[in-house]
Amino acid sequence: MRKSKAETAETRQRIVEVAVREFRANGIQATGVADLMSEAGLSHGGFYRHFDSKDQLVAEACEAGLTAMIGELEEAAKGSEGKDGFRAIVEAYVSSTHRDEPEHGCPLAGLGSELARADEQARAAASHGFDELVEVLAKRIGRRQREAARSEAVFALSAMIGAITMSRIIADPDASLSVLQDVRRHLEAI
Amino acid sequence: MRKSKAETAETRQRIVEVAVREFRANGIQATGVADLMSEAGLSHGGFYRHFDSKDQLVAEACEAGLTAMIGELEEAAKGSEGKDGFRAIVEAYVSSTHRDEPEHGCPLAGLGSELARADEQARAAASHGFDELVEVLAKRIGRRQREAARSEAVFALSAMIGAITMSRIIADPDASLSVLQDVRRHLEAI
DNA sequence: TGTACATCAGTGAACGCGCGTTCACTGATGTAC
DNA sequence: TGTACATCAGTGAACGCGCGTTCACTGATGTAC
Repeated sequence: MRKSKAETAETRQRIVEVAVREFRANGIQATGVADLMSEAGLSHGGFYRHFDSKDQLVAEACEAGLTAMIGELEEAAKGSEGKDGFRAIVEAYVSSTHRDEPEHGCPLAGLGSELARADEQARAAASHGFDELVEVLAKRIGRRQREAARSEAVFALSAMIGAITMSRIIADPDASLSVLQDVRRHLEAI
Repeated sequence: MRKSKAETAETRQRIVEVAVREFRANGIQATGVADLMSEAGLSHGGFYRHFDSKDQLVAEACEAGLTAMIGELEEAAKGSEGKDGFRAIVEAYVSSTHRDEPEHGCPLAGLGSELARADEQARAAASHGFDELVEVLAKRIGRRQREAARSEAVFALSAMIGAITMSRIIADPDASLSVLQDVRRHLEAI
């Protein structure tokens, strides 16, 4: 049953893709290795041909999810310069669409408190992704000092992550939407 | 072995207290009913004399944790009027002490992404606590319009929750502290 | 106020279940000659 | 280029373990008379 190198690489990638989706949708702890493998069309035993542990996959999925997020936000800002790009990113991130589709959303918002207790590698991937997201925002904030722009971006991103997290906790549709609108309005006024 | 009504009430309260601490320290899913009971000095079988399910305890612990948080922030603001009270609360919340002691910290920051997937009661408790925290902040924001103050408080609290969550994920001490400082500075400039 | 009985807090074993991980095995792929 | 053998991706059963929950039981507390 040995597969070719190309097939092996495809399988590995498929497992990571499934993991990115399932972890964000249901949480890390609630998603079992067997769930992921069956979602990828495989039996669970083969998992350890590709990964040393579930923790390793968590770290890779975290990195992949953040890379995808960065791409989507860059895409949302495309065509808009400076401040307008910043606003476009805020509108894309702090949106009810993002809130309602955690499986395609930001891992920092979807897995935040679980990542705070994750192992070194997963936290390193999350930290690196955070830095890159800060940069994506900072370069669209018109500040003379680069550090001032980054600082403002850290503030904005913290509010964005907190807003999505809270909007998912709040069951009442009006109250949940209010949080998104309030945070969006204040960020766009920066 | 039946206990008196007073003892029964004390036991129940002790279980909730242990739960508030352990859930915030280790997460909801990672904390077992047996862990909690043994931490409270009991065997696990007796749990269901006090609660219908673990979910019910999660909701009660969430409520208790948020009530405690509100008390601590009011305490931090005591003696400071208006804006100064707001700043005192921000300094207490967005602090390395809060970051390093999740077991005594805000459930929204410590359990955010887990609460987003929790059941109706837990999310209702979290939502209510969020509202109260917003009010704690809003009444210290000098705005003519009550709604404008609340909106600003929602924004501030989102940033505070996001900041503590991220500062716990980031392992590098300097980078972690930077997030807290950046968010604190921008909130105090509001 | 005293007695008889019902209630129920807490114990500890057991339930069924799912978890992450390991393992013997299969057979197609990769490699060395 | 062809052949012989080593490698290893994937399977499916099994490992040990811990989970939330249930249950029969004990004996002190609460209650009804």
